[in-house]
Amino acid sequence: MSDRRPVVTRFAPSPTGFLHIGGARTALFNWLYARHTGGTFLVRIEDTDRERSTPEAVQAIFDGLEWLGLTSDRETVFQASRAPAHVAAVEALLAKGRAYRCYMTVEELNAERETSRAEGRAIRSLWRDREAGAGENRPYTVRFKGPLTGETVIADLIKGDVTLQNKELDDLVLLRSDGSPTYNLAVVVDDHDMGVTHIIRGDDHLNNAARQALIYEALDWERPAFAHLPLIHGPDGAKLSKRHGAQAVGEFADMGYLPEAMRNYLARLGWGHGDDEIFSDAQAIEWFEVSDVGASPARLDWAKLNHVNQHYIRLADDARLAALVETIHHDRQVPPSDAGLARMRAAVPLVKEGAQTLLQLADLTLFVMKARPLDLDDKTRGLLTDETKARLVRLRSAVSASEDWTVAALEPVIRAFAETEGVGIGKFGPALRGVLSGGSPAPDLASALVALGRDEALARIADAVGTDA
RNA sequence: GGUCCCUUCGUCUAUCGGUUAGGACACCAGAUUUUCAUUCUGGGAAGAGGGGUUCGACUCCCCUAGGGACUACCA
Repeated sequence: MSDRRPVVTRFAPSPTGFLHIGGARTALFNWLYARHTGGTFLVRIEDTDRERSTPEAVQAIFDGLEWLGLTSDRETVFQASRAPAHVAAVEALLAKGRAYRCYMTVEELNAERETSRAEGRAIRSLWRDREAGAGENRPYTVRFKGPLTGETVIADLIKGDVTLQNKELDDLVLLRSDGSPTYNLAVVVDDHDMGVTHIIRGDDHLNNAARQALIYEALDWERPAFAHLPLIHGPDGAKLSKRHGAQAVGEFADMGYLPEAMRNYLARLGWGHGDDEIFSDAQAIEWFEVSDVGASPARLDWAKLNHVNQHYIRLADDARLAALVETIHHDRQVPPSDAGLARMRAAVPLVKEGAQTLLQLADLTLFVMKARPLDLDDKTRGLLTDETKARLVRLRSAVSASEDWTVAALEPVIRAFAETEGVGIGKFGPALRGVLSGGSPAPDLASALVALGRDEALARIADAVGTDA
């Protein structure tokens, strides 16, 4: 590996499903490292398995990456399209005597698999040292001719030196009997051709790294640096799966998480910079070092994700939040109206501090979206005794007298009113809130009044107490 | 079965041989409070177990246990 070449990292998912949250973190770390070093971040779609790869999955991965803001610096490479380069590499290996044709049948292979496993050794092909006879025209695969002795050590940036005995490594198939290249060959050729200097990928490839290192060596290619990330587990420590709530980044988007919050949270999972918990992309880029990534698997913690998301919602631009919330209301089929939407936009800054997700922000703005006359909930109806109604009438005129319709102006008016009435705010506050919101969540009284706007607020009170303006 | 990886509060982590083992989230208690929330204050909470090395180990080594990955003509 060289420290001289400009850094090139890559995220190489196989398009057999959505973009997994673990994959998203892998992409993030690749991206952070590329940015940190002023290098290049690439994306490659590993679609050599034509059976399982789908265009929908490719699109889902692109969508996920785009949402996260982690897009390739150059055009995306599709592995399947590079088959000629893969085959050429195999021919070179064949010519060098570092690969051979294997005519074993599936039955023979299965038998060998069983005996080799029983004997505790790697699977071997009997064609390894046998020349194919002239009459041999049965289908064959091309296998890598790996060394039988010695060891291969991977200087992993995260795990440290990992040593594998060569005899444990089987002669992997390079070319299938239909002539198509396999993954382990394709990655090596592609990473080499794309100039990848740092392979940062999931833990599950750690064992493959040794096999791949051997191929680099056989081809006389410079080996890139390896860094194997531990996988993300569910809150219970088991492999992340459907029952943990979500796996796909699209689901996180649907649940109302902001991409910048996801980046911050994901970066913090397995990596840290001292006591810093909340940091900007610029800071993450400045601080990120692959070698600082932890070696042990981390669990997804919803509570912390929520906390981080809440922080970023507070920071987020109100217009952007309002647009996001508008689509949520739309998806929930909340009846839209220009006036309601306008109130919602105005309400966002007033209520956003209490929201951990955009879904919650939608909940918190629902009350302003309602149309008059409101359907009051049972609790509110119960509060509306004649006495309370009369008090609300007086309160209504008190607030309507306020010159400014702002939280700062209305707050003291409400307090003064309670004092004038000789009661605590608790005597009419809940009723007022109910009248204004119809029972939906609402912020403090002054904020609720402001969020609704003068006319709407006064009208809602009038509706409930049966008084005209 | 074999090979490889991992192991600090409930969770994410700091510590890079000498600390009262720090922070964040969560939790508990109290204060504020018109609901929920917010905010503020305080609190409990950890080095898997066992051996070494060392004047001294969370930190280095070994063993055990527990997790995980790989062991495909999948990626």
